[in-house]
Amino acid sequence: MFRGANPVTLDAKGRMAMPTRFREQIVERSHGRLVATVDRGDRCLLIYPLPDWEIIEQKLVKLPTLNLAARRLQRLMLGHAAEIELDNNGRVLIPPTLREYAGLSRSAMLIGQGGRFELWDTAHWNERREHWLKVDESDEPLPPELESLSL
Amino acid sequence: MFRGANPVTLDAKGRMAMPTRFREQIVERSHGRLVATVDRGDRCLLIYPLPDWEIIEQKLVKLPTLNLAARRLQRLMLGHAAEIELDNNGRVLIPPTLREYAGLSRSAMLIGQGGRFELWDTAHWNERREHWLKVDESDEPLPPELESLSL
DNA sequence: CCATTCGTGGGAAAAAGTGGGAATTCGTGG
DNA sequence: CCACGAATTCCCACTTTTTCCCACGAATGG
Repeated sequence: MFRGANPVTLDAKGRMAMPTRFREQIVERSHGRLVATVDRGDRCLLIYPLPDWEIIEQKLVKLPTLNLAARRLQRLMLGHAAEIELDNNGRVLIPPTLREYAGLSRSAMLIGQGGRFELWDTAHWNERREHWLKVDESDEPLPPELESLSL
Repeated sequence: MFRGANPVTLDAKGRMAMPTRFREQIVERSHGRLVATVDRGDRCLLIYPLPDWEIIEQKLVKLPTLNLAARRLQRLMLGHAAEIELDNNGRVLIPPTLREYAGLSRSAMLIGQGGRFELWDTAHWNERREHWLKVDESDEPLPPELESLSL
């Protein structure tokens, strides 16, 4: 399980050092092979261990070809998926296309989200976080499936 | 499985270098033989390994001749299908007719979509992508086959 | 305070992308 | 049917990008 918000830096070549505490787990699960793609909705990247991504991929390719919403999802997620691999120094190279999409500059946030990571530009992450806090402060009623959660 | 968004360039002769990571897979699957045709709906090209295209072709020719929508599909897809082949440098030549259809200039995007590729003019691709992101933001109800997807 | 680990940058070797020229084939017209 | 011109295909070589590796400096923990 990946947890926590980790500040990371992308160097001039677009390489990101994976925090050490995750490395062993990643190597064990997928020999260091990961897949990065875009998040529909927010301008951030999703990073999965390869085996977990492959399950998602199977679901995606099976969607009906003539359905427009399905096609959009395929083009966004499959269409942007890139296999990335831990190098000898425990870094991964984020391809330029994805870096641009998420507006990644030097300073980024790697967010553990259970089975996957999210990668955000730091400024963008802070901005969005403030936004979520505001929304929740405003006492909007929660949808029923959340109302009953016990945290 | 083909995935990812790959920036490619068409040279003055209309040749496109297939990104190396796909070449081995393509040679293995179809000896480097591909088929390009037009996408109904979007101004982009679809590129299939020959064996996979042949299956689609079979389905197309079997469609009822008197059905207008079927007839349209046949004329668009079959009518524009062109066999293209990897040359010694791993490039394919995109025929002028297809280049025009998709508005392909020098800068293009090759999008992996599982069993096939899509080839877009870069500007057009970016424009359409922004559009899809907007549509998805607007919280339209998703069709039932997507509602339950857990990604 | 020292030793070890981790993060970061940069350089060299290899591979991939790109352009252009020559040869061959195809189509056209005499 | 032959000759000419145009277009296509094949091949070679250059340039750029990518990948791999090493080394330095900072941070961490004993």
